[in-house]
Amino acid sequence: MSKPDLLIHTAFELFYKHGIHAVGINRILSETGVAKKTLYHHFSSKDALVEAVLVYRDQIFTDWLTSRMMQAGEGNAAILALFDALDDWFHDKVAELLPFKGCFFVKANGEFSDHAVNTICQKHKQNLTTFIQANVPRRSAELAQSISLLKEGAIAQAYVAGDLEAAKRAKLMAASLLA
Amino acid sequence: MSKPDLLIHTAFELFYKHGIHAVGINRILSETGVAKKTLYHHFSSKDALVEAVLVYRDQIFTDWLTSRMMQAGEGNAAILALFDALDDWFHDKVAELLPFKGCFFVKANGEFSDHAVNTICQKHKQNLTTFIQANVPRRSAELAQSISLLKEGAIAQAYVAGDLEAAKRAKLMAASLLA
DNA sequence: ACACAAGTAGACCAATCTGTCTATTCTAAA
DNA sequence: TTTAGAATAGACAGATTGGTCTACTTGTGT
Repeated sequence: MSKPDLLIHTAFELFYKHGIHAVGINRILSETGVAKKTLYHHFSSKDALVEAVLVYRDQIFTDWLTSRMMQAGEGNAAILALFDALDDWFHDKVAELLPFKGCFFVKANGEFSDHAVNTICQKHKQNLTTFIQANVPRRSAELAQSISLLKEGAIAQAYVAGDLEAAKRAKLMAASLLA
Repeated sequence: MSKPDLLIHTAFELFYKHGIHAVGINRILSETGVAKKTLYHHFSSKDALVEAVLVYRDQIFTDWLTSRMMQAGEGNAAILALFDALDDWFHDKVAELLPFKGCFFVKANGEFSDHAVNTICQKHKQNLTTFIQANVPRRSAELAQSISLLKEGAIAQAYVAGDLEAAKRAKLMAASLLA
């Protein structure tokens, strides 16, 4: 793995677990064994690394979720598959997403205000809602927002309250919404 | 206002807006005009202050939400009132909660792991779910979890995606759930 | 063989972090 | 009026922060 990739990968693990402000550059360096000069050769600042980590996670997560949805077909089947995918995630059955610790974008967004991070997080959510919209009856924007709401609710409920069955509940509500 | 209350109140404002790790003790001190010695006279550490802030917000928020619910009656009426209350919150019509910036407990929880903060946040959510359960048909725990999920989803969606009408959507889904 | 980019270790910097401490003043109750 | 607790300003300590820099060693493509 190239040094930049290694830094991004390790930084994500640490940020996801402990929070972004709680993890210093020196910790990322010592965990990776990479020299400080090398980090600043590839990233102009910690902020730049943070943004690269968000882009990295966005790609991994979006690719995983959309492929799980498309794999199940189109339309309602894809929407229902979304919640099956979440259920697998909550129960740590998705190796590529790492052990479930909530939504990285929600967490990252909460640590900043009026910052590039907020824009990236908002865009990530918007992209997913757009993808959902393409699979919803009448391509209704309203319906897509409601499905997104159920998705966010399931993630938050699973993480903060420890309700690992939240995705199953959300799926039932989604099904009744689509009917 | 007593010094401890002033510290807690100001710390909450700063933590809520910028995140907990992003706000240092010195900033809280300079914004309040309180001396450092005084802070450490009342709170043994920053962690102790953080916990006091969480307890403070828990009280404000829970009192507000439960009174809004009870004010509307009992049972289904109370549940529907919950979403009306959220709608007011999102649109900054509730002065005592300060300008809406998402759920403080979700944000705080995301900044720590294996920490007293996580326990407090989880307990806060549990207490609200218990209150919801008392107003749900058959006092069903399942149903209460689903309502909580809708509540969390609405807050996350309103904050991260900027969908200020999320509470209205959640209310519709809740109504169909209660029918 | 040569050149150039990518890597190394780690000293160093200024700023900031939490937390301690001294020395002094204010305030309210006994 | 005395006395104790709560408050003040701010110097100080030690650790850590993000970031720079020098001097040196790799590895790769031409």
